[in-house]
Amino acid sequence: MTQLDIAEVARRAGVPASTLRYYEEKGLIAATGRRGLRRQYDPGVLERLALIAMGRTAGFSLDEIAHMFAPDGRPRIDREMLSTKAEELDRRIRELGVLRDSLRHAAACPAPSHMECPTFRRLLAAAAAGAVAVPRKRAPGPP
Amino acid sequence: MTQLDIAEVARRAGVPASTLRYYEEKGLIAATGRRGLRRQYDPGVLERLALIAMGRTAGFSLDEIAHMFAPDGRPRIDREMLSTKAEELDRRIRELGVLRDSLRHAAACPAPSHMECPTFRRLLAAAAAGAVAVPRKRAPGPP
DNA sequence: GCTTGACCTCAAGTCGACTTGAAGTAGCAC
DNA sequence: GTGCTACTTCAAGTCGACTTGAGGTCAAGC
Repeated sequence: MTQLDIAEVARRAGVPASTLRYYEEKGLIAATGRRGLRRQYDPGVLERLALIAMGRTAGFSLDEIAHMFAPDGRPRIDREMLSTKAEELDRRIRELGVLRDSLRHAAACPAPSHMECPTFRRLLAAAAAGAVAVPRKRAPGPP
Repeated sequence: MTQLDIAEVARRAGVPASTLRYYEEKGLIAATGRRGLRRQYDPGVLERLALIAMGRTAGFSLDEIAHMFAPDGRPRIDREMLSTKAEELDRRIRELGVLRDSLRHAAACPAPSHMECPTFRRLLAAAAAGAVAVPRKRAPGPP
């Protein structure tokens, strides 16, 4: 039997066991059985967790990700949705690129105050015009 | 008097009035006075809101942004912090770039199931290895 | 056979950035 | 002076993805 203990899965996937239980509750993963109380998993769960991590990074919610699995557990990913998400990502990437360049400029800018730098002011105008979207904070990483 | 009514500021900045009140509570902006009960703002608040929006997009929290203003209200932005954030953004951008390309590939991939596509599996392995970070959801945009 | 410690369940708490709701008020048009 | 309406305050609620805590259980090692 090649079953993995929850602790082993947690270790290998780099997530806390509480997260695995939470994912199970959400229907994202499933234990194949128990040894005593303890969940046992098929090694395939690691691939699935990777898929989940990827989806999260791409900006999908857990609920959306849950819909990407067919009832039999195989991925059922709508190609059109992927394209859409790819375009979204692309927009976001360009946005962040502009912002990064601006930050770099501001960091190097010799103007005594950032408000006196034309480049900075131009960026600000762009931001005011709604050229930039508002993302949220990152999840807390491992401590 | 060139004072702006809160509704006007909300309209021009593209944020709800409740957000302006919230920002005031957090010390991010300040009304210059009241007309009756209603807050009046100096037009400069728009620039400040743009700065806040920019900071949010760059991934700063409101508290962090609050520290970027000197007591006199002028921006006081640590250049080193800007560089640091620029590098962070850069990393994130590259990460998202890889992900975008992978999504595009997966969308175009002829394999019957994504799991049978070598490229997809390779990406998955990278994700599993922790090559990707987990971002959070976006703020709700304008409806 | 008894302890130990890692797991279990379930409810509740956390975090950040707002939003919502109830109850009140003031400027403006009439 | 009356009403309308858009504002006001303050407390509480929301959302997603988890985490935490209390109290319970069980396989394994001694």
